[in-house]
Amino acid sequence: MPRVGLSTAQVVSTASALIDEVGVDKLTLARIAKHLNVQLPSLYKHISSLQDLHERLVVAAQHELLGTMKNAAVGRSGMQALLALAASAREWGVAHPGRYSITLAAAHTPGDGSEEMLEFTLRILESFNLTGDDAIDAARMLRATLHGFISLETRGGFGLPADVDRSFQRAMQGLGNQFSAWS
Amino acid sequence: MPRVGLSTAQVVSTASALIDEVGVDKLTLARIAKHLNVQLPSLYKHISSLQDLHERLVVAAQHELLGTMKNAAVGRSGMQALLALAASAREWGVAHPGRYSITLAAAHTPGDGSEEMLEFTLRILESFNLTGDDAIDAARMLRATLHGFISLETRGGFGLPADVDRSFQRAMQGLGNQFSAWS
DNA sequence: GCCCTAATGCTAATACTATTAGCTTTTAAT
DNA sequence: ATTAAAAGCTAATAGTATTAGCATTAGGGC
Repeated sequence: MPRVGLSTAQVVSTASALIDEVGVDKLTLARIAKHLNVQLPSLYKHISSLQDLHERLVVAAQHELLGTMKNAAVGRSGMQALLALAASAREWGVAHPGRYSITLAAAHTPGDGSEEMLEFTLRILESFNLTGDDAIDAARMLRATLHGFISLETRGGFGLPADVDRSFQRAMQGLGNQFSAWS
Repeated sequence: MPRVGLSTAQVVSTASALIDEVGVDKLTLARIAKHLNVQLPSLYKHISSLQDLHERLVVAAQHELLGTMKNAAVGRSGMQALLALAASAREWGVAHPGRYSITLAAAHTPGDGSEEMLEFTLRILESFNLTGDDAIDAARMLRATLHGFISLETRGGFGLPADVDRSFQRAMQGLGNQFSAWS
């Protein structure tokens, strides 16, 4: 039996691809194993349990999303940064609905990207001259609006197909205007 | 064996309670059956499958949430209606995290509450003098912000406990202000 | 080049899950 | 009272995650 040379990273990677295809609730070890041409129990040499795999998926997805947003925001500030980061997050979420759906992990697992996300968001808001409690309020509103929009879109919550792009653009523009005038 | 007098409504009801306690992913037919003092296969006399039960749970949760919001908005308009509906939705979501988490169903199942939700939202926005495409954009932004906020809160997305009430109030107030000045 | 060790992938077994079939008993309507 | 439908049961099946134990392979030190 020729050894295939598996690794934890490979298992996480194919699992990530699978949840985008079949949905996170239909991710099964058998499916992953078949994709990797391996027997199911062999996966346990690289992950300790399904929950372990889930946690790894969450952390990976969070960092992918965060990296995408940071990339989009580099070299920009204020409204330009906000619009760029928002568009990139939405684009990534739509392209990877399964991965996106797990970016809000319940428990703070080790390696969690939520603190980094908060720092990043606050940094962006600094360019709106927002600090302290004002910045926290703004960060929460930004994250809520962005996450809510992407969630609704990827889960088919927008019944009418009426120009979702325009609705998104308008929402983010409005958000930025508010931040600019945040007394 | 004394018959216990089960019904579909009872099964859905206890399942609803259970997903708030243990989480929707840990809802199991065995758990429901034990709660109802019944053997597991007996449930199939009232539901046709686990997926069937899930669809019923979604519809029930959607209507509970919608009813709560409508109740809060009755007799109010404009900003007052918005703040009341938003607060009631958040309160219900925090009190019923499992139920809330399924209110965004992927497929439009029969009896779905999403159309009714859209009509309700548009009615509220009429009192902001918003109609047509403007109203659709506003409805999407309202739903996104509200859903995003409740999702983040119920899933522990707000690391800092710094006065979430105030952040919410401020977000909703800002939303209403935008709707009032929506050119 | 060889040997030992650790890691890799396997088969087999276990305890859970949902689901179906078939039976018995109860309920309710005629 | 009789009958027919429905309710709940036990038993069986296929699929799930997980563990134990075995064989083989790969790599490092001599």
